[in-house]
Amino acid sequence: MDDFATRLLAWYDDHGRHNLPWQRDATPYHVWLSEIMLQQTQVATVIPYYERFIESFPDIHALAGADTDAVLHHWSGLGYYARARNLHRAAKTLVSDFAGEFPADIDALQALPGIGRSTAGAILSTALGGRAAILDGNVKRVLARFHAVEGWPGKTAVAATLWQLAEQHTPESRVSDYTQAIMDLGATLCTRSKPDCQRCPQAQGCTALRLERQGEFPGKKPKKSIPTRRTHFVIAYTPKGELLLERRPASGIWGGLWCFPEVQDAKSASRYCEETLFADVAAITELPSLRHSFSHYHLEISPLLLTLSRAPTLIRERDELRFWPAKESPQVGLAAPVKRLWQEAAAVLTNSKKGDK
DNA sequence: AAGTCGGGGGA
DNA sequence: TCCCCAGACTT
Repeated sequence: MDDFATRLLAWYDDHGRHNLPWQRDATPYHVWLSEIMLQQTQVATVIPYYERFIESFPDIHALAGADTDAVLHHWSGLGYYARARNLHRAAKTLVSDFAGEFPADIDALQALPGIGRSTAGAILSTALGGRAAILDGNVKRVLARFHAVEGWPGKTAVAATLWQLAEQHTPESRVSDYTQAIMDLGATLCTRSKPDCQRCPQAQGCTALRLERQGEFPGKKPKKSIPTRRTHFVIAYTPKGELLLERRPASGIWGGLWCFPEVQDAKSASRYCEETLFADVAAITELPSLRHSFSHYHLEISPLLLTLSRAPTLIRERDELRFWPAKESPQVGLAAPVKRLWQEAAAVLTNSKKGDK
């Protein structure tokens, strides 16, 4: 075991995080779920989602047998919904092909959807007693600073260097603790801004600290300007007090989630109701538009509340087009702005109903 | 190698 | 506003 791992483990025993929800009973299922939820997502954000998910799907059999809509419902607001779809697929595979047990093999783990090299390493080392390196955002930052690795980790060559260092430092014993420890170090001391080098167990050997260049590692991602796209949401309200949602295709943004139908402009919103729903529009209310930002573009959403004068009769009960009672948002996958709009629309409708009386 | 895929916290 | 977070997958 090298000095890096020795110092890290000593620090971890006293200062590491030992009470995260998925550490209390670190089964492969718990660790797997947490690792998927934690991809590109901060710990504090994940915790309530994790608790609710485990409560509804306590084990892999419950997850494998669940409806996709129920799984996506529990993921609503967390983002990167392909993670939930892949999680569900992997659960089905694990139950059908592996008797519900996780293979203690890095390649077999990586063959499951949603599990890449780092997540496979985390599951193997943390929950299955194996030895494998991980390389998440925390580890990249710690290693890039300690070894003064120049360049943005998104570059293949930089990532390869970091992976090699990660493998090199991973000890033969206490692998589980080491894996958790290096993530804890990155999350609590070796943070993105204002790292607490005074308390760091690796201060002695850290090259970035010696050069006083902590802020330069890891190298920054080259920034690109992102476009703004505009869309209108059709919020169709029936006399029965229902709102219409449309299931989005499995691929693309908000894949598999339910959303208000999208149209180009206000005129096509009425046409949509007449031609697709075979319904007459009694009133149109423009709700305040909202701006929703993704990593690669901004979306300007203009919501249009269309009150239908009679029930849309000719809609076949299509799987991808359904009405739901406006009272409470449905138990399916809803993107964050859709969930927000649902509540706003429901509030507007409640108030206007009161006003009528 | 570059693009796609969310949403929120922190500065 | 900007950056990035316990990344994986597609093109």
